[in-house]
Amino acid sequence: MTQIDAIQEQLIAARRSQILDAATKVFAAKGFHRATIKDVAKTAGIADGTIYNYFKNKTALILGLLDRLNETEDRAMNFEQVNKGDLQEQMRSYIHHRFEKVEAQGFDLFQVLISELLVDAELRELYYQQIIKPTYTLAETFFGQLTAEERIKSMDPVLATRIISGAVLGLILQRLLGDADLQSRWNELPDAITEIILKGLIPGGNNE
Amino acid sequence: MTQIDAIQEQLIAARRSQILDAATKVFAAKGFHRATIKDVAKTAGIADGTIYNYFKNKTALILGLLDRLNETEDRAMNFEQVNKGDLQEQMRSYIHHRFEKVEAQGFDLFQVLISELLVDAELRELYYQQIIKPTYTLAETFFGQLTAEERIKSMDPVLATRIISGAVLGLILQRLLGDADLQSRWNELPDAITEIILKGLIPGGNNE
Amino acid sequence: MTQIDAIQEQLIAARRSQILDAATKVFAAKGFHRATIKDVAKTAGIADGTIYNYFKNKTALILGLLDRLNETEDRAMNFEQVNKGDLQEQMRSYIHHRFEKVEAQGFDLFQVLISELLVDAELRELYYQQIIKPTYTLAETFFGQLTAEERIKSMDPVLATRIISGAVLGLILQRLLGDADLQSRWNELPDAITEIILKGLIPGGNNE
Amino acid sequence: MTQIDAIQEQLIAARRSQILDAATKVFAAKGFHRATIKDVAKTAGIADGTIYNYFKNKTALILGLLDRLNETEDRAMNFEQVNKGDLQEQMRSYIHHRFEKVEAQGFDLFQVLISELLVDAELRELYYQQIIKPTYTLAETFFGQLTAEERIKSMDPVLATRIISGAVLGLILQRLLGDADLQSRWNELPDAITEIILKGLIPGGNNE
DNA sequence: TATGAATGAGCATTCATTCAT
DNA sequence: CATGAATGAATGCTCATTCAT
Repeated sequence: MTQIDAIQEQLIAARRSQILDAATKVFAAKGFHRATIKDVAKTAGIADGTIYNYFKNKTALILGLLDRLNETEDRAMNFEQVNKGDLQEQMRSYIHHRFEKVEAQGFDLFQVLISELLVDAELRELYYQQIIKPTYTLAETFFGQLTAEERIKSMDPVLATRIISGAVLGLILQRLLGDADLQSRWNELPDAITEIILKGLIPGGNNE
Repeated sequence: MTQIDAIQEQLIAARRSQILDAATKVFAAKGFHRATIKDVAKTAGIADGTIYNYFKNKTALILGLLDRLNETEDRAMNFEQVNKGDLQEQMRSYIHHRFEKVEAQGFDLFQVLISELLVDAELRELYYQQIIKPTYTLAETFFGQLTAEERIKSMDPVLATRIISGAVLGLILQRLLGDADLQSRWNELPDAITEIILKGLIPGGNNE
Repeated sequence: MTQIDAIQEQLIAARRSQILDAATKVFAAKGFHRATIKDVAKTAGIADGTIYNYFKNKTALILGLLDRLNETEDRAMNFEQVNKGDLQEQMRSYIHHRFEKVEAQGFDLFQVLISELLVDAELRELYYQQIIKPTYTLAETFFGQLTAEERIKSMDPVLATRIISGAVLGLILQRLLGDADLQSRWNELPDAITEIILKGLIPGGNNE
Repeated sequence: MTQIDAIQEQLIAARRSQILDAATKVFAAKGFHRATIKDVAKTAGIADGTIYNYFKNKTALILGLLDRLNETEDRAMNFEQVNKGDLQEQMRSYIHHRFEKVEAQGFDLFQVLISELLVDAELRELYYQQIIKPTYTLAETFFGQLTAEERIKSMDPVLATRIISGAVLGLILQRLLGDADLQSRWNELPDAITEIILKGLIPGGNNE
């Protein structure tokens, strides 16, 4: 029984995943509202009705995407290791990590999610509580600690968090909005951002 | 004749504006696709059909919003005055300027536009050509010049432009996604960003 | 007063005529239902609303067309002169007369009217009472008389009337349905029909 | 597989037929444009949306009617047997055949089609190419042959075809326009037409 | 479970008609 | 009278959802 149940569960998970993959692709291409369930079903290679065996309704597909994002989100980021290693290396690794995360999930996913989040207050709240808030809290602690140890300038950790997250987010958004340069030179960005954030644009003291 | 025509034109412009205001409000609240023409009409205090006397179809409302944004967009930004005045002041003023622009247009507008841009390739292209590209070109020239004069560190102007625009954009996006702290402390941001961008987080040489 | 009234009436009649001309043109091109009042107004060179000063509603335009047809319809056709002249000449002249009538009114008009008559029972009834019935009655008398005088074969005048009218009507319809040959050789038809109707296709006795 | 596919196909054909039947009825009663999809659906006993599973749009219903007409149209008409049998018998049989065809299809169908053909140039062209032209070509050959063999008077086959087809068509049209006599005495017509066409109205030589 | 035909609520859009100017 | 902007009822069509097979 448990055997069979386990297999069952895996089958269900696989089917859900198959559907969500199709949904991501289709939603990114046409937008959530322009995309039809038929589109998703066709892309997933199944019948329309089958989707409703795995998701309550069309909106639940977006929630499903959010859930998947939530599952793979590792909040670890080893902020604990803050003391070890040098700051620049840590920051670079953090930014790298953020970028990789996004790339691993696929830009498509963010395109879909951000578009819908901007427009659906309920979803936005969910996203905020599940994804953004925990990340922020962690990051604020991190910056707070750095400030306390005077390893970075005295700065409000709340604002610092927003500004740094925002820098990453802003680049993603610009890329999603079609910037060709960002697409072709995406790999150069983590280092460039780290450099600016840590040392600023003004030449002088902070050079290595 | 010209008298009457002029008045006519003003009436038409006023009506269009009235409709676009309503559209912005409604689209921001429910999203472009969930919002109905009836919603917009009701909010504007007119009949459904009247909207079609001023806009070809629902999509044209979004284009109308884009046009309005385009009209009010001042690309001047006095990059020409780059030589005069001190760099920090200029950067602060630039960032301020960007923020004010957004606030003047209303966050609603960006919420609607970004959401739809992410999902409508055609609109995206239009936006890119009309708004983003000219802005980028100007900014790239600006940063190129600063670099040449060694007033800022040697940095690729293309990436610098994206990173700085991205920082602003990322904050707007986080605010649109519901961040309460950003809403309440919005005024502190221009200075904070300027500080980080110019001098970096690491304490030391770049202090005033 | 009477002077002015008379002028008024003429102006009104002229305007009505102008509108009906436009209506005929537009209805023939796009069909009654696909054509809009705006189309008609534009073609007539007036404003939409003006039409409603002369016609109660869109349907009244069709009735107006019918009325005009009715006014110009001369039922005379001098069936009374039946005795004088030779039969063949009379028949040829009758057919000619029918053809000319249609041409004078314009094929457009019939295109519009027939299309709408087929589909609007009320209009059909009106048309039948006002135009068809009187014509039939006259023709039936005519054929009855000819039969009584044994100038034509013994034949039911009701059927004879339908068959001969039908021959003309059928040709008009085929032409309206786009037959290029009928358009280019329209002038040959009256004689050809007369020949067949009077003498038949079989060679022999009825030759001149 | 083929089994199931065949059944599927039959179900689809049946549904299409059911819808077209309803459409014919409704269109004939109210006219194509005044009739709504809801009307057709209700008459067919199905939901509005179902119609769109079988026809692309409302216009496609008319095309569907045309197709059905085209399928059942037998162009055979045994013109080949022209040599055998006597002319009068053949002509009578031809006319009969035409009449039966129309009756089998139902007058409703022609009412709808003719009305819309008169007003839709595209449809008219389609109808001309698919139905009228082939029929004409055949008939012209037929009359050409008869003329060559001197079994009928020397006459242009193109005109002869139009006149004879027109006679039939004209009667149908008059009937559709509400002529009560034609409705009650429809059966007498084939013989009456044949008589006139072959022998003419003038008494004398061509009698049997 | 999977299917996909059927459903019908919902919406963008059109256009005849009205009426203030 | 002429105008044409405003109106809103009417309708074609879409598509999320259901359910019999």
